[in-house]
Amino acid sequence: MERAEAWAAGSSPGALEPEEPGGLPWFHDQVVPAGSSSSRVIVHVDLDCFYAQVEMISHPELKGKPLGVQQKYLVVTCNYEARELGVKKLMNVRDAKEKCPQLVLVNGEDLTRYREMSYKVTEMVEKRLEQLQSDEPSALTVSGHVYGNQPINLHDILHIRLLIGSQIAAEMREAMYNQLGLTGCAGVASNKLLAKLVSGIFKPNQQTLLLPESSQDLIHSLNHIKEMPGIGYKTTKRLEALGISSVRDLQTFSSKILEKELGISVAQRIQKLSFGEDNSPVTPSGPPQSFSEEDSFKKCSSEVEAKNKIEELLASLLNRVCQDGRKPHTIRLIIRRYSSEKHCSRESRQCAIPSHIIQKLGIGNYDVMTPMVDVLMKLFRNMVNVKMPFHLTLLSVCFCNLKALNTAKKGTIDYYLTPSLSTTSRSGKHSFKMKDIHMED
DNA sequence: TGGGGTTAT
DNA sequence: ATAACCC
Repeated sequence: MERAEAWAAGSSPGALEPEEPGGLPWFHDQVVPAGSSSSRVIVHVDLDCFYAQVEMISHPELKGKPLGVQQKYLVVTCNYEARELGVKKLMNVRDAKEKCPQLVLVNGEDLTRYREMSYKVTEMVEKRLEQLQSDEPSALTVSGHVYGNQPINLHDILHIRLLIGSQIAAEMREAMYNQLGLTGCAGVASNKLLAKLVSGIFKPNQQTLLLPESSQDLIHSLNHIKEMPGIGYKTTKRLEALGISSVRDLQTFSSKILEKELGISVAQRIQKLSFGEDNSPVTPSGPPQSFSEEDSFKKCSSEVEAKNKIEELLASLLNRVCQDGRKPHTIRLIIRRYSSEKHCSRESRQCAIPSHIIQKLGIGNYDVMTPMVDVLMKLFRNMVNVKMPFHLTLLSVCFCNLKALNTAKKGTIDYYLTPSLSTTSRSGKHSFKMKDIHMED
């Protein structure tokens, strides 16, 4: 559910990339020079029930009590006191109250404060990372647990590097607690998959190091392929139809047939995952590529009703985009129609935002509302035949195709000097990157 | 199942 | 524009 996560990757010390222009600092992962065969040390940090932690920081009187965060009729996450009393993530409010009558619920539909805390975590991790370069060497002692209690071989350079990773993870968690009051788990391993899997071995607020020799034990400790990150709902169903349910089933299944069934890309990727192999890079997530606001409800069946809801969503979005500083060039409207089926999919329509509206975006926000709503209602009528009865259960507005602040025109010097407008100006130059913090749940 | 996000096709 | 993935 919700949590923030951070990845650090390194193979050799590298210089830090300067910040993005005009925004918060964002992390990037290390780019390994072509041809070098270096192994990686990945630190995966996983905050415990992030929303619930933020609520307990905002309302200290809630500490120690079983606390759930509610969105509509769901308890989307809860603190560990509540978990001990049987509350699960994404549990129905009714079921949760039944299991745990003392459960305290706070509404978590407005993500603003979670988002703010997430930004603080991002900034903190970045500062910590800069400082790391000048840190004193420390004793060669592992921090936290070692998966399977495997002994560390101090003559093995891979062990040593992972061990240092465990110290970095501990420092990160310490800093997060001291500066922001947040606790979390960490996993240290040689790739993202393994680091993520091992981070959950000792919970809450502990960390675990995985040595390469134990990686097969770790992946075979999964009871089902659906527990493998990267294998989601749909893929699990298709694999089950092929008789594949355990990690070993997937390892030993014919590659040829798997490729025919799932396509070469998915097949090869997930079969590698089943062996604990994952060469996917730590990707710079950078500032968000889109902003959206959504609301779900039992029923919306008139155009006026829809317009009111869209206006609300848009107003919040305009505030957020204004704070971000960049300007969206595309707007999208998403709906979910009522259906009795389980997996009701969404439909969307998008269009370019007219340039005269984009220009007004930074300054007066109310001039922008009316023309923007007009655009959105055109998209709405494109999807929904308003002359016929309809029943919607969700509306969402999304701003995307965000471009950096200025209005540089093609052919001008300014155009070529604006990083986001020219094509690949930044690739390959940075030597140290990190995935940013992102919110979940 | 909420209220978000990302990448691939 | 949709479909898959993540939480």
